[in-house]
Amino acid sequence: MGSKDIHPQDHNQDHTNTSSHHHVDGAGTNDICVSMVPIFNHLDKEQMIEISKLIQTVRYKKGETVYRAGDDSNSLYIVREGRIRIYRLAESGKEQLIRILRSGDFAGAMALFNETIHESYAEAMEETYLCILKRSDLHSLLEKYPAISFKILAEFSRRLEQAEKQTTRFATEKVETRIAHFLAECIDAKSLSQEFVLPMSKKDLASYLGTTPETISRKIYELEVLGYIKQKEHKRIEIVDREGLLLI
Amino acid sequence: MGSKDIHPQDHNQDHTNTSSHHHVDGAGTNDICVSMVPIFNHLDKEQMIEISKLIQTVRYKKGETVYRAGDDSNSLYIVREGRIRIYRLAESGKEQLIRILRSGDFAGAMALFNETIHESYAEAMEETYLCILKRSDLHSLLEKYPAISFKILAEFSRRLEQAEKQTTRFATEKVETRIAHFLAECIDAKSLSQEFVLPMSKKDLASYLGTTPETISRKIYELEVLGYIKQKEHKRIEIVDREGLLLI
DNA sequence: CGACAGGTTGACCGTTATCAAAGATCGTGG
DNA sequence: CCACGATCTTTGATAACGGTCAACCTGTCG
Repeated sequence: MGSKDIHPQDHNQDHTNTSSHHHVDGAGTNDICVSMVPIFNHLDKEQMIEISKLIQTVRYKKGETVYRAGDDSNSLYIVREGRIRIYRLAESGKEQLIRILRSGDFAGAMALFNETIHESYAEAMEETYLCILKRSDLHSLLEKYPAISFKILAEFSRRLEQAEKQTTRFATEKVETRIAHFLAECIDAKSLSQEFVLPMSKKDLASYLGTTPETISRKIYELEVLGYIKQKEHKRIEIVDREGLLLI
Repeated sequence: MGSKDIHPQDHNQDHTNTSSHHHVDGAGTNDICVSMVPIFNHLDKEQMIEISKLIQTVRYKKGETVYRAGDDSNSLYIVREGRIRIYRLAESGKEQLIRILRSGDFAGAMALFNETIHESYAEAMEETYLCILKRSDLHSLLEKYPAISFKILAEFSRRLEQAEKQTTRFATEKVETRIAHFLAECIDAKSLSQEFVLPMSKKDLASYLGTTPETISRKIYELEVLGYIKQKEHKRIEIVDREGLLLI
């Protein structure tokens, strides 16, 4: 398996010595990364250090591919710093943005447990540092510390709920509604300020919401005209009437 | 709705003494059920019997609700016999069919690991026998036999891939394509025969594919005119040109 | 036998994708 | 640090896709 050796399209297979990937450091600071990750944060200091010794941190430059559909899955990737775009290509060739990973998020686990290949693409959106844990090491950890399995189960459950909810939205709501809800949910927690910066380009947002950049542009303009939001400079948006947005 | 009686809020908490649920039997035949379930099928005979003692089998009549959105999640439901519709309601009130459970499938696990409420509805499509495993018992089992966690992780991974794929289809493909692919995939494995019976009503299919019964009807007719398929009596469909369908 | 849910068909129109072109912004290399 | 090209964004015109409403048909079940 391993994207290690032979590969027809052999991008980034060996993370340790491709010119563009300089291996960042040993276990020295990896425990910082480990402690950030929800699936490990119940462990004690000793255990975290143990885990951090199994981890390699690798730097990806903006635009670099971490893995792509068809690659064998052999590692768990945890974001220490930076952002990773996870997207899929439909049969039709159209791309759909699935999720954006930030510090503490992980990817690559799905294919790991099924011993199968990736079905999505992962690409660095900016300079990003990934903590990489090999499949075999992860399996040993799970056997040694079963509580980690519970954490991953919880995370998978969360994502599954999320994915089903997303599917239902695509299936039953129109584009305008999806956009309105997306915007409203951008200020959910930190509701102090009614302003926020779009977490991605409008092109990506279109891909995420299953529509086109043109429609995003038009609908956001409409929402502004209707008084629900206000567009400021550089992707800043002020939510004027959150309740209203949620009723669309 | 629950064809049950009282229940303003407290439906199906106690499966053993609601009038409409007659509790089927003790551990006697539950091991049959246990052995059917992929997440348990690596265990040995002894262990299966142990598990089957924790299980209660409950009978649901056609149309009965097993759980609904908002209910606390406190059990894992495994289908021994029959079919269960899992669906969601969008904010707009529209219903979307998520999945149909058959013998050996399970539901209710997602909310279990997050200690949260259900977000979907489960309803018997016909007379159905469910094996019910309480949350606390499941947790004990997972601690005692960590390998079960791996099985569930694998199952969750599979579903997550599936859910993301589904989302991508909704986001990027048009209704006609979704229908064509759905039909083509109905004969994937058992490809000996080119004929199959639709696994659900066209109304449900519409809900599953995020469209309306009218559109389903029209598009299937179009596919027939174009020579890709042939409709026979009572939901039987013959695939004439599977390759062609997949290219739509 | 009648009632009711599911299925089909037709007419209509709203939403959103598409194509095109111009304007804004970003990143890069000189 | 500026200038250039590439990419993102906006705007307009157009049309297709598919949802909705209404009527009718069909089969099923009590």
